[in-house]
Amino acid sequence: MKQPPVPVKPWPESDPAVDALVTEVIGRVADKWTMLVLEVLADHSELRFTQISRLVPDVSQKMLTQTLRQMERDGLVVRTVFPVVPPRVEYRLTDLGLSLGAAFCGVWRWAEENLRRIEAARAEFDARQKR
Amino acid sequence: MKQPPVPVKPWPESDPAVDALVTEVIGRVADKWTMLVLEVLADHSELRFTQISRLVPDVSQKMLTQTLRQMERDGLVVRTVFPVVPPRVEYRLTDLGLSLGAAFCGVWRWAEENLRRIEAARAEFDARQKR
DNA sequence: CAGCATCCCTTTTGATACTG
DNA sequence: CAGTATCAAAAGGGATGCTG
Repeated sequence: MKQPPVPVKPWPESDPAVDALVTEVIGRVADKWTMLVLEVLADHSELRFTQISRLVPDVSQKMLTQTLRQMERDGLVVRTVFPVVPPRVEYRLTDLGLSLGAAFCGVWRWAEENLRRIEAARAEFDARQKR
Repeated sequence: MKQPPVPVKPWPESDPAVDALVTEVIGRVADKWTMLVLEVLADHSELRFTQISRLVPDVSQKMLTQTLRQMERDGLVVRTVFPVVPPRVEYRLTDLGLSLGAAFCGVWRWAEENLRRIEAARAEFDARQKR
């Protein structure tokens, strides 16, 4: 049984150049803060800076700024500055960002569904290490 | 239009304790090397240490070891040591790991499909920064 | 409010050498 | 082969002060 029952990768990508690019993109997008920011923006449609910082636990303003800039650069997010005082800046997902959110949907569901299994696996692993 | 056309998060999780755990799990799993190792293991069913290091570009042996240990601890991977010399160690996904691979499938497809869009967005962003 | 800049410390990562 | 150990470099992250 060489092949898993469900194909986990849609098509076996063989072009090394494309593969390298995909790897690079995955490396960028598969980031803790990126995913968490993506999640809250996917849920709320548009948010201000401080709202995001409240919704994403433990993110520093430095990392949040950095993450949002990166996402903006990658075309995942649009940043709208309202010329008012005090300043008002809103973030919302682009279509591209929305599609990434949809792609990550399965991962969030997986995480929720398998919390217990993971905790159990860790406990067992740690117990085995002690012996 | 508050809600995006496609629900990106399956159900609006409100329990703060569960949410924190999900966040923690996402933070662990949404890791560059974890995703890349997951991908090659999903493709090959079982692999030896050096095979993985060849298939995952630019991973150091230290990071690979660390990632594999983490994945083993989380119950995503089984590590089989054959008591021969030279040593032979094989890695394969568990059912849990396989299900995570299936969940990530959409992300890989997304990355492949949107390479160009991301590159274009970056180019445009960088050009705008210069002005 | 939404940041950028700076300083400073901690964590992560990478390169190298060594071992059962 | 499949690691572990070690050290140096880089990235991450907090705190504070300052702007438009």
